[in-house]
Amino acid sequence: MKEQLEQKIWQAIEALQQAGTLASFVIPAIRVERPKDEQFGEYTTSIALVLSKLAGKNPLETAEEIAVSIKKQGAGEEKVFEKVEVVKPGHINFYFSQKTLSAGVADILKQGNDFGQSTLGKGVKVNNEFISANPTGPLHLGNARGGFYADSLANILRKTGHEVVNEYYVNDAGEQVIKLGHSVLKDEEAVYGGEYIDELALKFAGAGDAEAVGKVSATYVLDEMIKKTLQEKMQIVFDTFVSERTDVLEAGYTEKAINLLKEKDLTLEAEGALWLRTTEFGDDKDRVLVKQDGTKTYFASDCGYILYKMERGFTQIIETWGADHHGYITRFRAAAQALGLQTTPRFIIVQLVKLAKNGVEVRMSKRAGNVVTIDDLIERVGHDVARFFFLMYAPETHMTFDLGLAEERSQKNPVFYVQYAHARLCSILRKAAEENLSYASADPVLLVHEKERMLIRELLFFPELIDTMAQDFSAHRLPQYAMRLADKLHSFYDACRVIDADRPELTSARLQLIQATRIVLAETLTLMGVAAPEQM
RNA sequence: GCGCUUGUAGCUCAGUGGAUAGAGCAUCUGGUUGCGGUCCAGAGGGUCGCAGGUUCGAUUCCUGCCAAGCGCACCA
Repeated sequence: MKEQLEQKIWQAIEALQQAGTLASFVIPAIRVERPKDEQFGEYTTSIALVLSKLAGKNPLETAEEIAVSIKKQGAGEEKVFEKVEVVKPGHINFYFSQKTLSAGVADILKQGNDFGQSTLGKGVKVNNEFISANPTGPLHLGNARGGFYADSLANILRKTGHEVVNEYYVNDAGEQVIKLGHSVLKDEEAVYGGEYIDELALKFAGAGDAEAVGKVSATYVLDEMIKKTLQEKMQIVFDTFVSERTDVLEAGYTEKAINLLKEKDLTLEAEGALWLRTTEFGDDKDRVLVKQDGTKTYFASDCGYILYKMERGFTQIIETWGADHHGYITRFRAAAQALGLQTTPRFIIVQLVKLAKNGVEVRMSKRAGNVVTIDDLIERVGHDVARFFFLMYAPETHMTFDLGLAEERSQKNPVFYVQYAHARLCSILRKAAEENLSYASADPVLLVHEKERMLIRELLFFPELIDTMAQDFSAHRLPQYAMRLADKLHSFYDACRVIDADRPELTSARLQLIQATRIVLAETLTLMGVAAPEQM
């Protein structure tokens, strides 16, 4: 609807130019937006202000001319907008017609859960790599934030027609596995500590040397700790776990990548090591692929891993990394470019998470009994709350997780506020069913109350929201939308009685609205990975 | 020292080259014992870190500075 409007405005300006009303100039990009304030209608554009200089006349006049031209265009056909209004400095505001609103409700009922789907990502094969924490210990809160965010993003991308592979890269080949072995053996080279190390020691301390112990421990950590947390606690489904050791190194990808880079003459030998000339791609120094002692670096593995991604035919690569790894981006990009990756990888850098309760930072310490792991946090606040909270904020903010609010089991907690709205919708529909009220053939044109209008227009913005999120990876808009939708619903509910025996036709129309709202709210929650309860 | 990220209401955070900068929590007021009141309506609260610049217009873009977080390995 937004694109169509932008198109219309463009045509209107062009028509004015042809008529000689406006000077001829190259028409700039037209941006239609949702106004800040509801009183300004459903859409607004400040194009007349932008044009005032090009057109050489005052913006208000230009706006008026554009508005008239648009109205002329729409003459005869069924009107999408009942009002096109020009205001103060030169804004043009558009208001949905009743027909648009009621047709929208009917459309939602017809499409059901498919409402909001698009073909934006048709033919795009996405490699969505996230978490990828080393198999040396349990997942922590930073992993939770990135994990939930990327998982929801995958849902959004799928809804917009992308083919998405959720991928976890397991660094099971490097030094850290041996360090884990030492830690389990509790010798002088131990680096990791904590309860889980004691648990591993009981099981594997007798498995051999540090390397052997490390190997079995890492396997156990991945299979029994990380994967269990992912599946049972976080409810994240990974399509594939790529092992650095078996899928990349042993499968020969690292070797292949190194050879390819040599062929391309992008490497150099110096100080007894083999380097990739990443400086050619914007890095401030070259990076080592093969060390003096002949072993390959982690960076070499990554080159192999990138090659492995390339061979699987992905046309878009998304990397969700913790902020503590952001320094590695330049190198990763350089490697991708050097290897000839067609698409530019997109990075979502997730800042670390702080915990606070009642405004006081909670220092994460196991001794104090504070939460540290994802398992702990989810046990404490529940899966839905954890997801909602981590999803609520843009990844680049240095967020503070509000434990006090998260633990609150009331309407103060936005998660319950939203879920309650869904339960309430279901409750009304249950009651309608009990009373054998059929609303299949109702006429949504009867929905003329101001609160109804506010609710419907919110529903109709859903498809645009989905596309926007898919384009700029802003999954954090999902919880915000859910809160706003719940808000509009409650407000409507308070003002309008749905089931009213004296007005059967209005009842039917409102039941349709209830059903439409339930569909959109449930879909929003589903995209977030949060439960949409029928009762609470 | 260099790099990345952040700085918006008391707190946690949205948002934007244009119309009076928004939400949740907290505070205060009013409504509502009703299709589930886990509700609704409203109020107060802001120099959008600071200083310049670009622009008809900057909280938004650019530069500098200040503050916070995180990085700066032939570790992974």
